Amino acid sequence: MNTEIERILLVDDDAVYRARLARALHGRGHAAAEAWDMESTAAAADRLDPQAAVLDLKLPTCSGIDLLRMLKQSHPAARILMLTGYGSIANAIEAVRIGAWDYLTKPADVGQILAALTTPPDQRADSGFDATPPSLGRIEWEHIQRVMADHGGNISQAAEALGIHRRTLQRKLQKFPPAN
Amino acid sequence: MNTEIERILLVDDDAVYRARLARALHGRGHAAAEAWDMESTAAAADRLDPQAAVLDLKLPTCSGIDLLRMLKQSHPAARILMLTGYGSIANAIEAVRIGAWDYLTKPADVGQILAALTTPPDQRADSGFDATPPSLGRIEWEHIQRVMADHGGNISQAAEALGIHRRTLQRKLQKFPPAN
DNA sequence: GCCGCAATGTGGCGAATTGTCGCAGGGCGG
DNA sequence: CCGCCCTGCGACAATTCGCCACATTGCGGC
Repeated sequence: MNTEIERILLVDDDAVYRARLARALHGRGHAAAEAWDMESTAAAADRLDPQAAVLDLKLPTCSGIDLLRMLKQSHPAARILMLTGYGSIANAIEAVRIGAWDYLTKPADVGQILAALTTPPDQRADSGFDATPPSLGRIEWEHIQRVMADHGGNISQAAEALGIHRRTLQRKLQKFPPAN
Repeated sequence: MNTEIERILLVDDDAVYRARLARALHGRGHAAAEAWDMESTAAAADRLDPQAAVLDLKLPTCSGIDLLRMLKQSHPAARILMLTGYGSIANAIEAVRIGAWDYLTKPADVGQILAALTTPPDQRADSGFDATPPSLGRIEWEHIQRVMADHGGNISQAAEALGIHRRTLQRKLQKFPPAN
């Protein structure tokens, strides 16, 4: 039951990603507004009166945390979902403490985002805890994916950020996502 | 100012780690009680009436989340700090939502733990966001440390859990923590 | 169009890392 | 004393990595 979430506010500095999300949300019957900084977010929030928002934590001009505070004040009832490149636990905790609905790491697809927004977090909690220790290869793969996403898929930049040679990154990317 | 936290409850299944923490806390003028499961936690909490607690999330007989709920009910004012091997963001969020004070990943030293307990999280928040993408080597090293801690320092088991050869883990461990 | 620029795909090669086997030594319970 | 498990370490082949080089492609400016 898709509760009553219709109007969603998207805030991300990556116009491409934003637009892709917006299109996907439209396709699923949601109305989406886009924003990229403090001002446009405030304006869009006023206009749309959203029931939910998706905020990128790292924006060029301001912090997603600031936006979260602002939105929490102007639209206390809105479910605000935080998005970030490399999720750090400290960030996630701070966001939730301020009042974020939930917290996801990029790359997050529309399905994940909608699922996170529409179902109460405590129910969704698989309560699968520490359980399985991820393999080394898995950790590496996930981190590579995050950094890649964060650099817009630019291999050269990502390689430099990761501290490895571009050629090596290319070779790593050709391999498969490690099973576990 | 070390606020008014004096009596701290430690819950962890690893007796050695627990004892080490307890000693360190005593040395800093705190009173510590130890527990390792639901019953002993309830008993110790009754006896000590702690102002703070440190809970391991992964216990053999029960979940730290359950303990968190219990303690939150019996001692609502206590600051409860969650500890875990490989911190997953989902777990952290759930814990904080239930009422945990903060959330740290093992291996956490006494300094970190006390700092987390004595200073309000939102102040401590360096508001350092995504900022720097950790290097690949760094990620690997941190994950190795966690898995090692989780397996009680057993190289053979850790290597298997990590999906690498024991010999390789040995060699990796001889290297230094990557600069970044 | 043409040029420079940055990014990508690919090949090759020496250096470094990893997988694997083996062996010796150190606790520990029977 | 004897297995059993974990550990440290040597050796060697297989693999991977770092690095250079070159061709190609897309893009913006002249």
